[in-house]
Amino acid sequence: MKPKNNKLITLDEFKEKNYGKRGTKKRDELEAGYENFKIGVLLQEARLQKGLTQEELAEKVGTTKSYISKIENDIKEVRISTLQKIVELGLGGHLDLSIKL
Amino acid sequence: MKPKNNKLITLDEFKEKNYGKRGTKKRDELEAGYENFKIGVLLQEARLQKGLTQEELAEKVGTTKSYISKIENDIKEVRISTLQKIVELGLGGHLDLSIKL
DNA sequence: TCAAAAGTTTCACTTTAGTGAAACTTTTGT
DNA sequence: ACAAAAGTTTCACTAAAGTGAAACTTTTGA
Repeated sequence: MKPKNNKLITLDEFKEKNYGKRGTKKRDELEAGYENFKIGVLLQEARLQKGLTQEELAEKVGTTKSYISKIENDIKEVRISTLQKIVELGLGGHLDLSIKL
Repeated sequence: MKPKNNKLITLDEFKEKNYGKRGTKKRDELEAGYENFKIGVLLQEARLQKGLTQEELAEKVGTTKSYISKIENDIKEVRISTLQKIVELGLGGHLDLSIKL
């Protein structure tokens, strides 16, 4: 079957959903930590571009669909090696990482 | 004082030091996992460019010099948020991350 | 409308990054 | 040569990522 037509929520929608409205303490505290969300969206975009379901991707990487789901949606941290594994083994792509001073 | 004039070892030197000569089982098994090394080198280059000691960097980030040393040299994994913290708080730079399909 | 496929959530467990103090080694500058 | 600063290593602990099974919810396609 095809992947579900998941609408990618925006960063603002995500923040409000998870951290509350702007100006609240919780929201402000966590404002800086949205990088994980961006990674999740990035991964989801890439997966859909490839026309893969979470389960298909999971199998290629050697994990389960529940873990893929968590990465795409949750606030959880991802290790660089994990991200790399998903991108390379699962999506046949390449993860780029650089420091700009 | 100034940072030590650490010579950055090459990827090949690193691999041989940590995993043994090419062709051995251990070396082959871990061949793919050198991304951490590259990150360490990247960070060290950036730190030296800024003329900071490990201790100075550590203080800015809110950690200790022993941890900085580990990241620059060890095989250990680094979380993306940790890397980001070091780059932004410590080096005043920006961490770029992208997926190429 | 409704079964099957896709995606999410919960729970419980294992592994490992993150952490600091302290002892140690290496480099620097005089 | 040698003291002080820079960097490394070890040890031990804590918090959080990694993991899978299974129950659950949502979407798809006929």
